[in-house]
Amino acid sequence: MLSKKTKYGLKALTYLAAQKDREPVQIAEIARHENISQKFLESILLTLRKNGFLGSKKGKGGGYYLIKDPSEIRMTSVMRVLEGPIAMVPCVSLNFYEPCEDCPDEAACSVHKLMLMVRDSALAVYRNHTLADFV
Amino acid sequence: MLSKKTKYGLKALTYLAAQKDREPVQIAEIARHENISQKFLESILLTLRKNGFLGSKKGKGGGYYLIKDPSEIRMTSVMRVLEGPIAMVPCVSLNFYEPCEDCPDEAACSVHKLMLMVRDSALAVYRNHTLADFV
DNA sequence: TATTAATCTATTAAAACGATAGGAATATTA
DNA sequence: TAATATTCCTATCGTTTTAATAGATTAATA
Repeated sequence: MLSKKTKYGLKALTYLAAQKDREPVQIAEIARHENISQKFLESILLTLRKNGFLGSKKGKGGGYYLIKDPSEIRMTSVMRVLEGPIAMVPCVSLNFYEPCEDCPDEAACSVHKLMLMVRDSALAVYRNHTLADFV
Repeated sequence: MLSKKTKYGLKALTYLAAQKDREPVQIAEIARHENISQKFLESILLTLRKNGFLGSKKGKGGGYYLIKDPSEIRMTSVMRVLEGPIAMVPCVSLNFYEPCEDCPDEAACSVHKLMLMVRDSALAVYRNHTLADFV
């Protein structure tokens, strides 16, 4: 299952990408518009900022804004930051690889073989789409 | 993340599919061979039996055995039984569809659009592979 | 200085996960 | 028929993750 964190984060990014300009938008406005718990959204936007997707401004007239062009924001990076590894098992993960300690032979493991194909197919989707495709 | 239930279940199915004949194999043997907690594996094999993948026999010489040819067992059905919906959000699920109550317009929702593509790509992999591909 | 809005830290409630325990039911063998 | 082997069933438990909430702090603006 996709976590609500990812779901909300993606919706927020899309909302920001749909703005005419890159002026700050308040958390409250995004939360209201997208039916998201404001406090929860706060923490999500924070991690998006810390990972280089968003800029922020405090005080009156403050808020969050996209720091890059939507067409520069690949779904791969969005998913990795919000949801974590794209692979469903660590032994087929590109960015978070870990061997299974219970599995003597990766190449012979059915789980490994299947999940490798699934990872590749998901990766193809994420790589081929940016935020711009969803505004 | 793939659940251990699915991981173990798929390994067990593969182990059974690799048998020369379709004689019953004991839980203990599968557990030992695949490094799986026997008690946990018990419950997994039970659900696989209840869902028409396996047959079982009690008492001495008993165990579990495949009830169909490995080439007849699609990964779609294995995944749905063990892991649940293939879609990452209910609003793009074929077999477990549910609308999001927070989302006024599915067709306009970025999460919906992205996850629809991801589901299709995963589905393509699962549909095109059977247990026979992993023995 | 007052107000606004992001930032940070901590806590909590509920759900899911992975595993374990113990006995009941059933089939085989002697 | 008795003993043994094995699946079957139910219940429980501890841990982790998830989603959300609360409250105090910091920074920018007017």
